[in-house]
Amino acid sequence: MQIAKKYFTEGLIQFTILLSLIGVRVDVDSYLNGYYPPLFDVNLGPSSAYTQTPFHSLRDNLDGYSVHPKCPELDYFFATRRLLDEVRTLGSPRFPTQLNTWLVHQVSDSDQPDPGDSSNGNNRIDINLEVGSTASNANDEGKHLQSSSQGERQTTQHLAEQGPCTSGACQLPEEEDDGSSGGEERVSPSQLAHSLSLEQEDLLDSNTSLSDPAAEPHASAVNQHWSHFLALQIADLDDLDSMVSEPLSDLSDPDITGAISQDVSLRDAVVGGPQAYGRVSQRAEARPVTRQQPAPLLMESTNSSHLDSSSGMTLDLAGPFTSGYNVSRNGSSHDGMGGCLDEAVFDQINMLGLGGMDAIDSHLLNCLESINPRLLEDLDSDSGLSLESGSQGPTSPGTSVVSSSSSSYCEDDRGATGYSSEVDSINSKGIADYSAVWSLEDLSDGVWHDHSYSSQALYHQPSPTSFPHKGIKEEPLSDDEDQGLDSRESSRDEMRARALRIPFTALQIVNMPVDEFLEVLEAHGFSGEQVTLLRDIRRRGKNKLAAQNCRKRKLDAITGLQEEVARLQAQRNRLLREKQLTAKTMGAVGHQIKQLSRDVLSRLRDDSGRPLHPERYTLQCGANGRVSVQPVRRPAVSTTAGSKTDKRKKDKKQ
DNA sequence: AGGCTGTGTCATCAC
DNA sequence: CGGTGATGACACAGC
Repeated sequence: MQIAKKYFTEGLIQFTILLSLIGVRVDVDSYLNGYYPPLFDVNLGPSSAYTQTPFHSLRDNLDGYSVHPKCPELDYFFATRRLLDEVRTLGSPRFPTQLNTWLVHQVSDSDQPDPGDSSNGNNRIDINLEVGSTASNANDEGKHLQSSSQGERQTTQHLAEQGPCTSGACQLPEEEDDGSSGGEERVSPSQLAHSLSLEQEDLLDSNTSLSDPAAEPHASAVNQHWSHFLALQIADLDDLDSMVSEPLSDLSDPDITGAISQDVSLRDAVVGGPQAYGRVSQRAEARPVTRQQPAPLLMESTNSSHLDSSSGMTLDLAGPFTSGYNVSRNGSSHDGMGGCLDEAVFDQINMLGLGGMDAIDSHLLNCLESINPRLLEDLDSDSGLSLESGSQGPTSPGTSVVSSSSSSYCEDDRGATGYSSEVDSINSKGIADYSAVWSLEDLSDGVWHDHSYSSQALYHQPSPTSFPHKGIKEEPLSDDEDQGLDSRESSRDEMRARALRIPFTALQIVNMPVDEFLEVLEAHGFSGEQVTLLRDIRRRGKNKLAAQNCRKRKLDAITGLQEEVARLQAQRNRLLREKQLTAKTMGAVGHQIKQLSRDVLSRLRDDSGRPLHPERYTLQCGANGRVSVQPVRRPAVSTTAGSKTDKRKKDKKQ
């Protein structure tokens, strides 16, 4: 059993090294003490491997999130904000630990603790300790980061020392004692986190089974070994502190502090900077860097370590971090500084419990992208219905734009698919009786197949040059389906209008503002039937657009609800797993305490020198930490007595 | 032939 | 009070 314990301990050390390398805190002190299995890390909350998965999966995505092509409504935006706040208020309950993070890697004895020369040091053992970090709430982000930044720093530095993991590339670091450099296998962070979480569970199971009292002597030996081991490496730890603090002190740029306290920066990044996510990998080339002055830190903090290195964003964006202290980028040790902040940011983000940030981010980013000022300048807010509407802007098909008016959608690609091609059908039929009014430009409108009522240019500026979106609008018209449907559907009102010799297209009737429409009704001296038809055409056209908008909103709402359901289900599963692990932990701890109590009581003697019977005495731990031996109150006797007294009381009452 | 989906239209309500 | 947007309900066409 002791041999098994030894092998298990060694395996645990190696496993913990891996966990430390990816920033997962593992408590080994309790395990090494021999009585408490290393199960507390499962309750570290969002910082555990479980909650790293969502964010890493975000980084796995090139776009940084699963793009939802439709723009959500503003209330959904606020709903996501509310959900985010709720998640934040959940906090991250923790058990107090003494050794939250430790890292071991060998550095050559001959090497000096030079941070810049860590690339060739592989024989010394450095320990990183995070003592007393018992932050129990995500609101203590700043303090916790301050206390844990060293651990993150060293972890990231070590990541940087792994060579291929420069700038925090998302690769599983190879084991130190392995020595084989050929085993570099790209593992996605989400998979890694998931596998590690599973390994944690397995570890818990195995450790629970191995917590045999017979192995306690060996555990105490291991404890001594580790105590000696840690004591020997305190000096190295101090070196590490100085080594890290120097570059950090050089980073006097206020942006650094802003990046460290990224609890707010994250929000800003989400709300104010859609480029701060993975999308920057695609947009960075198109957007000038000068537009993103505050962005680099955010971008670096969210992308640098785990973005695909092919994007090249890491090196560019880590400038503010690395420029201050990075002497040699090839050394990679200083790159770990940017990476360490990066990892800290990741840790903070994960502590926020942003498991559902993918959905939130996608909607927020869609919203923000839609509120792009340039687009707002191009697009009118009136659902593309009014004459002021310039909704033919070169927006991609399927793009929804949040408008400033009550009608929050502007569909330039599918709006009112009935009338434009009607003109085409007119042309084919050779009906051009109103050539004076239905000019060639009007006919050309049909050629462009503008499926939108919102094309004000059709009405105001019939010149072909006034349709910059002509090419874009061609695409939806290439659909034979729509064309046929449009021709049939639109011909109804158009033919009625022609029959009544109304010199306007339905498109014009619908798009002209109400004042102008009233002027037209008055100026042309239409008959009652014509006026009725004009009003009907206008009403039906607008209602058609409204119906399309309404349906699209409905689809958006359904999609958003489905995403929220999926997110909540994932959250529920995660919480259930954590609950199970917590119960398992509590059971193991209770078992250990019981064994410990028996062991202690068996060694104690009463006044007459006889050993205390474990069944008759128990250990009570007071609030001041003092442990006292108290006799066990016999529940059976007390209950029977209590039942008797209760009966007596009842009898007295009766 | 029947179900599903997309679209247009009408009626109604609210602003 | 009229115009307009939003939306449920219905009809119809296409698959």
